[in-house]
Parts: sequence; structure tokens; C-alpha cells
Amino acid sequence: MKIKEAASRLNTTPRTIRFYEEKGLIQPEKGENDYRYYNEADLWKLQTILALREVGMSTSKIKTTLQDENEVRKYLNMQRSALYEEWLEIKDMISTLDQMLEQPSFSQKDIFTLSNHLKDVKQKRKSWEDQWNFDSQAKDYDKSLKRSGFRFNVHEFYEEALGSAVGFVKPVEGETGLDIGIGTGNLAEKCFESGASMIGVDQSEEMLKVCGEKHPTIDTRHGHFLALPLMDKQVDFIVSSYALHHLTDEEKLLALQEMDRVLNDNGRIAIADLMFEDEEQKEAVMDQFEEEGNTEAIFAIRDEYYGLRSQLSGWFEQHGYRVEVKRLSDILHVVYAVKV
DNA sequence: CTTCTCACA
DNA sequence: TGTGAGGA
Repeated sequence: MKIKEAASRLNTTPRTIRFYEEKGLIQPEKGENDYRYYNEADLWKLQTILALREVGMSTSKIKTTLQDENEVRKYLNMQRSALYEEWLEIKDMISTLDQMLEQPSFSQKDIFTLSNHLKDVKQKRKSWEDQWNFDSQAKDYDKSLKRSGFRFNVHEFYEEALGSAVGFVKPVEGETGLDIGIGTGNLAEKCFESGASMIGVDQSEEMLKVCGEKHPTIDTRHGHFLALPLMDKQVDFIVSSYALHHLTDEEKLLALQEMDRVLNDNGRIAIADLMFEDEEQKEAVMDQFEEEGNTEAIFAIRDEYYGLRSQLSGWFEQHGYRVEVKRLSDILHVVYAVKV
């Protein structure tokens, strides 16, 4: 089949097909006359190229995607999270513009403040990278849970924490739940045992792969706290365990806002994580570690962003949630919030 | 009808 | 990331 027929069959132009060839996406056979001849396999490939272009994937990304047929899903997943991130950015730009227009008297300063805030939010979303290298931890994560630290075990009461989160949320058959930072899926598993269908978000492709193999029924999606790959009000409840402490305190509040966006009316949120009660208790606990000379604990805590339970419940209450909390240890708490 | 190249946004 | 013109 010559190029024009191929083009019309695929609803594109010969010029475009040649362009893809130039970019190294496809190599059709050439006849004596130097004409390009396309076979069925070429058409299939062109079809996927066109489809990937249609969802906004760059030609260079498409090239790497097509290297391994089995990886197509993975790249589509990445593409989805990238598009959600763009969508959120545009939404933020629009609402900032709206706010600028709402200013009664146009003062340079207020506009600048708004634009700076917007820039800040964009920055935070973009800079969220895999600082903890979860990709390489993925395969051994479950094993590492069982191995305690020498003098400081962050996973003490791990099972209790997950159990308590699910106990708060009480998933019901037919509901859709979201687990953010799903990891290998231990918490989500307890949720879908009670009949809810689960969506799991993680920024690590490797984690998603391990999770997908362990729990094929979970809808695993690439994404992160600051840009959830979901539409507004799409889930009935949200759970998250041992994940929020990877975000700075400022980012934590943005993350709560993002959860609020995807959560349905009357939705529930349960967060089980390493955190302190409040500033006072944090100081007391850190002093205690200091006295005991427990440097292992101090380093571990300094290495991440253990937040304050009071900060989280404060945000929830300000935004119309009813809050319940449970303390499992000095540094392990569950925060439960219902949107009312 | 197809090819290629150059220029253009 | 494509598109249009123009010659062979």
C-alpha cells in the first residue's frame, strides 16, 4: 500500500507519515521507484503512533514507548499523570486570573502577590521528585517492614495503624476508594476486602508494578499528592499510610487541598502516618531521644518531615470537616476527617 | 502520484 | 510538531 492510501485509511496526511519516518518512528519498505510501501504491521504501528500523539505524547516519547510493546500501558499511565498535572496548572491559572479580576481597585501589589502564590504552587508540584528512591526499594519494601530498626523502628504498630485507618473509614461495598502513596498495596488490600473498589496512586512506577502484581484488581495510577490523577469528587474515601511525612509542612497543606478536590460530598479521609501531636509534644519527644542518646531516632526524624497532628486537624476543621484522631505511639497517629 | 528540500510558524 | 510550495 502506498503512502496516500495509508494516510487516508488512518485519517491523516502523507506529509505527516513521512514526518514520523523522519523522526525514526517507522521504517516502511521502499520499492524500486523509491516509493514507500506500507504493510499491515506498519499500519498498526502508525495507528498506535497517531493514538499516542492524540493524547499529547511527544514523538521522542513515542519512540521509546514503542521499543517495548509491554511497556505501552506504563507510558500511557505516565502520560495521564502528566496531563492531570497540566490540567491542574491551568485550573490554578484560571482561578488566579479570576481573583485578580475580582480586585476592586487594581493594585499592582495584590496582583503580584497572587501571581507569586501561583508560581509557588506550580513550583511545588514540579519539584516533587522521587527523593527517597522508592523505585529501587519497591521489591523489598514488604520485607523491610518486618525488619526493625536497632533502636528506632518506624514501623512499630504498622498493622495497628492500617487497621485503625480502615476501622475509621469503614469502606462499604460499591464505594470507590483512593490510596495515596499506595506502595505495595497493604492498606488498599484491607479496604477492598470490605467490597470497595480501589484506586492506588504512587509516584514510583516500580511500586505500582509490584502492587499490580500483588493485587490485580487495584486500579494503579501514576501520580502524587500534589497532582492526583483523578477528576473532582471522584472518590468516596481516601486513605494514606506512611506517606505524608515525605512532604514538607507547606506541601502537606497543599496535599490536603488536593484530597479535598477529588473527594465526594460526605467523603472520609484517614491518614495514618508518622507525626507528632503538636509542637510541644514534638519537643518533649525529641528531648527524650536526646537524653537517651538515641541518635538513630533523631537522624531518622530529621531526615523526613514528621508533621504535626494539630496542623492537619486544624486544616480539616477550617475546611468544614469533622475530625477524630487516634494516637498509637509517640510518633504514630491516625487522623480521620469527614466532610460535612 | 510520489519523492525530496527549503522555508515557515 | 507539523505544513506548504515547488521542482523532478
